[in-house]
Amino acid sequence: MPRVSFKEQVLLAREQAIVSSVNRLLAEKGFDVMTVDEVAADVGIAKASLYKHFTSKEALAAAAMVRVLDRTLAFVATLKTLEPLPAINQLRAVARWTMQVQLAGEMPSLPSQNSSLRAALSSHTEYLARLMEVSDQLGAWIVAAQKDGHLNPQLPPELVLYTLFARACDPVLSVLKASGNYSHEQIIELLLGTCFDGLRGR
Amino acid sequence: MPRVSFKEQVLLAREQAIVSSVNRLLAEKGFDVMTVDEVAADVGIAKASLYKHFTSKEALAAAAMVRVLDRTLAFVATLKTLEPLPAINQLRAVARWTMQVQLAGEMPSLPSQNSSLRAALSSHTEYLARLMEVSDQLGAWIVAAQKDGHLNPQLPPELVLYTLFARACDPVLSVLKASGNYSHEQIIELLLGTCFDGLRGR
DNA sequence: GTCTATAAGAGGATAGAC
DNA sequence: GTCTATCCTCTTATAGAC
Repeated sequence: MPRVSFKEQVLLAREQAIVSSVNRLLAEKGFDVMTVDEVAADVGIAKASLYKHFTSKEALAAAAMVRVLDRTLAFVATLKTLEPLPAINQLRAVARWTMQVQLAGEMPSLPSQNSSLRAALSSHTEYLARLMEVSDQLGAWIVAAQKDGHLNPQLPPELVLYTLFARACDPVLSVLKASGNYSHEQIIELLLGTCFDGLRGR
Repeated sequence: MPRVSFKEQVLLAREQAIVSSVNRLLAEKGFDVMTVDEVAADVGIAKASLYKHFTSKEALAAAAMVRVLDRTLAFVATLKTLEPLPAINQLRAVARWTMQVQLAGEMPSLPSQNSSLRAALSSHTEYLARLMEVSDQLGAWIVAAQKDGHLNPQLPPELVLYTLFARACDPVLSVLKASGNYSHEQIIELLLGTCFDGLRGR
């Protein structure tokens, strides 16, 4: 176990602060509208210093995406250490958690259309590895839930997977939040209902 | 009925060509990535000429949004002239139509996050009027379908409305399209199923 | 109303001193 | 590694001739 010097700890802490700012700004405005100047101002350092830690704006965003995927994997891991629930409940728990993250303004949302970020991420090995890991974990639960009859077995598992991913950045959630007519918990229950009823079929 | 001169017709045709280009580019790359230079090049006129027709990039996008809402209203109107179907079928028909438009690459998608476009649209009366008109039409069908028991009557109608709006720009659709594993018709049937099963509840 | 040319400014990225 | 100052490209928007 290599010792981590004090200086390295300070550096890591700073990088975490940067990623936190990027994460929040990505959730708030999206990649295309977010500017590197804003990030620097939010962190409280000079823009040039940012570029000592991350080589480009895309690298900044990728770091935020990697961190949110790591958070997701950590949550999945804790779910598996608890007493084993039926797969459908595990999936519901993950979906609920992603919605909570989104309501907290901590879910960095990717541009669904073309953007320089898509290209950068598609060759970012750390990002891709985590994305595949999450997909594998959820994919196993999806197949199990279909076998249990809790999810419609006629649906392609990839459709279920993409649908769950999409719920993590569902614009319906932010619209309902903006309306001010519902508590966060009510919003989550409503969307969990429509989402999983739709995937269960009849 | 005022006569429309030949010159005016040419002008209108040109404006329609501009809106068509904007519409396609918005669907392809989104507002933030689309540039006015691209629009001008795509239409085949100088950028300065564009600004004689539309006063800003936001106005260009707003025109595209107005047109797609007009197309929607026209489709809704034809639905109402045909023999009256149950409200749930009318809603399904509208949802199916919006997905077809999206698959055809003709659905201009708004940035869900903050953007100069959101601000511009929120004070664009022509856009707002049409948006309200569409909401009213769909809202009536939603309430009727809930009364018929075809939609879960416990769901707030606005949730149903936003959910249908969101299906018109669902990223799941484009991901399934990109996978190449399904025909357009299969994709639409899959998503119509998960969407309306979810809204019907159990 | 169409064009060429250009203003005006934002934003990503870097130079170079400390 | 942090800063100030700057570069340079891209993008929105307009001036002015025809």
